[in-house]
Amino acid sequence: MKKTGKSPLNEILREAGFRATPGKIAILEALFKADQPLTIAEISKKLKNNLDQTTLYRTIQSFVEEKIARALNFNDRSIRYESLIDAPHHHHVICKKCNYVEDVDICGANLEKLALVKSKSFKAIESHAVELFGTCNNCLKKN
Amino acid sequence: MKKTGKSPLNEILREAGFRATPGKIAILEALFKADQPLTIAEISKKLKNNLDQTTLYRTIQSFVEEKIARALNFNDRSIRYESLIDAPHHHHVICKKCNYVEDVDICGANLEKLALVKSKSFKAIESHAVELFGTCNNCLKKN
DNA sequence: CTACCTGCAAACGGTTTGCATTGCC
DNA sequence: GGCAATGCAAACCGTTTGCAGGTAG
Repeated sequence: MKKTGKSPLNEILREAGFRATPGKIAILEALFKADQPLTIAEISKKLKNNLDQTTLYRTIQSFVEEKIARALNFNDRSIRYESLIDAPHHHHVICKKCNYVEDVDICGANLEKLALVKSKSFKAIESHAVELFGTCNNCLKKN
Repeated sequence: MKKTGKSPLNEILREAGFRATPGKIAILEALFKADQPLTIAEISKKLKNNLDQTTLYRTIQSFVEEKIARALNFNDRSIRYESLIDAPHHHHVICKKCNYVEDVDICGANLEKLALVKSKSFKAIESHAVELFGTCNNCLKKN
């Protein structure tokens, strides 16, 4: 699924099989502009609660299905979503104190090969997720 | 039947500050014997639903707090728990079809160093999680 | 014009809380 | 005997479903 770096959001929506409604554009824009993955509640807040919760849930779900967004969770209960538009493969560093998330351009692909050697039950490994946990500089200062 | 490298389960419970009640022993045993991380529902089933759900939730939570178990989630909605007793550092390969989980003895620690170089907002990274996704040999056969 | 999208209300299900009772140490 | 642990019932809250009306293409 390739996206040019320049298609406006409504075009991206149509390519993904959606109608470019104000609601869908607003949600996609919120995800796209966000500097880190957002929860449903955070998206809702960014849209000033102008959008019905139901619509939000349904839209996000359809975005994930059509792979213009993806769901993430960092070992807490909340699910976060990030835009996949113009998003190269990357992983995340998460602050244990404040939950700040930074994208990092590192890749654990060689771990896939390593795991194939060690694994008894898998001869096919197709993808991987890596999350790193630490304390962000802001929180380090506060202590 | 697995054996702990040191104390029996009731001793481990007491060391962690708990009373060695039948319920707690049963839950810890279920986690310890399981060959893969379990959801609350799966634990409940293994205990033949003899244990109140409330107790189960509260107990698991206390286990996680006292670090004799840990919570995991593999990008779906369900949270899974695994025993930390005699558990060396490891990661997981998850089958995308059937959710089978295998532990793999690989480590992404060097990714932490790599991320420290690339990151703008972190000078401290303390831990990491790696999940690999593939198709298990059983599911490969079925196709 | 029609199929998709939206909003409202209600249902749903996993999880949590309050409280009285039980039982480990 | 004291305090943690348990079970039950009810509350809680994020999420989903059904349906009627609205809107993009």
